[in-house]
Amino acid sequence: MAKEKKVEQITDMEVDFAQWFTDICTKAELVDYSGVKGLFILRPYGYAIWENIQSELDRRFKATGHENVSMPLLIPESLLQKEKDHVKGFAPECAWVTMGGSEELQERLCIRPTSETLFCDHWSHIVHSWRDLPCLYNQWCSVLRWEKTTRPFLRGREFLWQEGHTIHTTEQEAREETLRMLDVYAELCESYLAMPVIKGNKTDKEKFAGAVNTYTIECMMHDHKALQSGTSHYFGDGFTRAFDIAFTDKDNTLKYPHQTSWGMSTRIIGGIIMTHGDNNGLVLPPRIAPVQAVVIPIAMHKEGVADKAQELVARLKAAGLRVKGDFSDNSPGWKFAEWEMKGVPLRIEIGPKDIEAGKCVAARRDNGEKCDVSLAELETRIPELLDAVQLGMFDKAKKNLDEHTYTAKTTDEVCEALKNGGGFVKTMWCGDEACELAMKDKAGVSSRCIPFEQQRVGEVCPICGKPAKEMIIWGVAY
RNA sequence: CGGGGUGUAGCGCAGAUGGUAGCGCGCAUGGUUCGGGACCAUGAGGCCGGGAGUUCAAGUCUCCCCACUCCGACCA
Repeated sequence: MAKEKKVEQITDMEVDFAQWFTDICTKAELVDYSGVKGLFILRPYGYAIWENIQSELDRRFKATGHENVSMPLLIPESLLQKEKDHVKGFAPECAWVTMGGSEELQERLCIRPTSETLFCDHWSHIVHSWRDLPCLYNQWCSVLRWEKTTRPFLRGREFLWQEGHTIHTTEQEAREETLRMLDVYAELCESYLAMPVIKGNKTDKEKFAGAVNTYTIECMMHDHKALQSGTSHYFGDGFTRAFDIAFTDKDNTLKYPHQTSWGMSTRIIGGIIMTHGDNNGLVLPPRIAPVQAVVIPIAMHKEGVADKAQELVARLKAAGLRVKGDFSDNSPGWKFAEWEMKGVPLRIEIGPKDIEAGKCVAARRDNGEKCDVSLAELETRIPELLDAVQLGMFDKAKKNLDEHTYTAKTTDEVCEALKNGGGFVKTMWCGDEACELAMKDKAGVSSRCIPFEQQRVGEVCPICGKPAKEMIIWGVAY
């Protein structure tokens, strides 16, 4: 009789969700702790997931006309000071370099928490004419923010990300860019990471320091909390004026370009874990899994088994899949549990009985289903199964999102809806920040976004009772 | 930065009233195994988070640090 729980090392998520998360991060060999709080080591398996996300995103950035650059690590304090809202937002969590060798620096240097100011300073040197625009830049780097409490992937002091920065001749063009890049994130999340998203606008309270508009994609985790999975900002010309990035337009007048920035970080890996993982470990969407299928020989010492398993690995590799064979001397059961913990989407078992029957056994990580696959059809059936896993994972996540999204007309209804297990609540909203704060007070939720897809779920703001402007989504956020 | 928890072998832990460290797993070697975390034998592995103090003697008692972790406030 099969045991219900196969991996002893991982705490059940029902028992302690945070511990479950941390267990997966370490037991699946994604991260290790370093000697400095909030600075994590991405181990090869964890980094490989990031590399796959990175290559998918990079491909899309380039397809939409962007170029990669590399900006300095350090920002002179005077540069950071130039845009007042921006400094106010980031100053509390900046780390500073004050010494060079044994000399104290005449101006202290901030280790970049984000690079808007660096890009703007650079553009002020190189942009003179409408012919120089747009500048469509992106950089892959890490940034540093001195967070108080830290967790692997979800909140590090240093984290890897990409930051796109663009400037355009007109507001319209910049606004289109902002939404275009939000769509890139949304498409990656849904099609590759199997994470359904809600696209929307952040309230003024929640928007990025210095931005005119902040757009977001919000995802729901297993514990029904929200994870902001990507953001895209429209800045207007606030920074470009502050940094004096003036250009001469076609009509020979001096103008300031309109700016955007957008980012996605390794936090998304935390999102993948908390969207798809289960009590046996990580579950990775096939499209970004470093190993899409693992071949496990059964009774490896028996004549021909190891060779046959090697042959399967070679055939699947030749078919373009990311495949690994586990020929270690661990027992098959050990290997099953190990690769489950690491979230490999498909396990392929091949033993003496299979070889005799001209087949192998494929087991899906997402739902545990096993099926026989004829060796003759290997190259067509395995990719089909991977597609099925990918879709199955999305549907499961979508179901979680739908089943824990409620609508409410009063604050009491909001509290009632969140009573067992939390989730997202849609209400109308007057647009007043005071009501946003009051909701946090009364129901313990913050605004996640004002969704692009609006519904009329009432007529008045549930807090103040005044006529409502729009629908907003509330939730507890990571 | 406020509150809680934890630091002893790689990991998980045990070490009464102080006497110079032990168990399980893992690791190494050899052998038997192999369709859901196999077993036997042998072996390696320790500045007991750090620093002061008390004492003939500190993993153990007293102070002070530090790190990790969880819950709040702030953020991707």
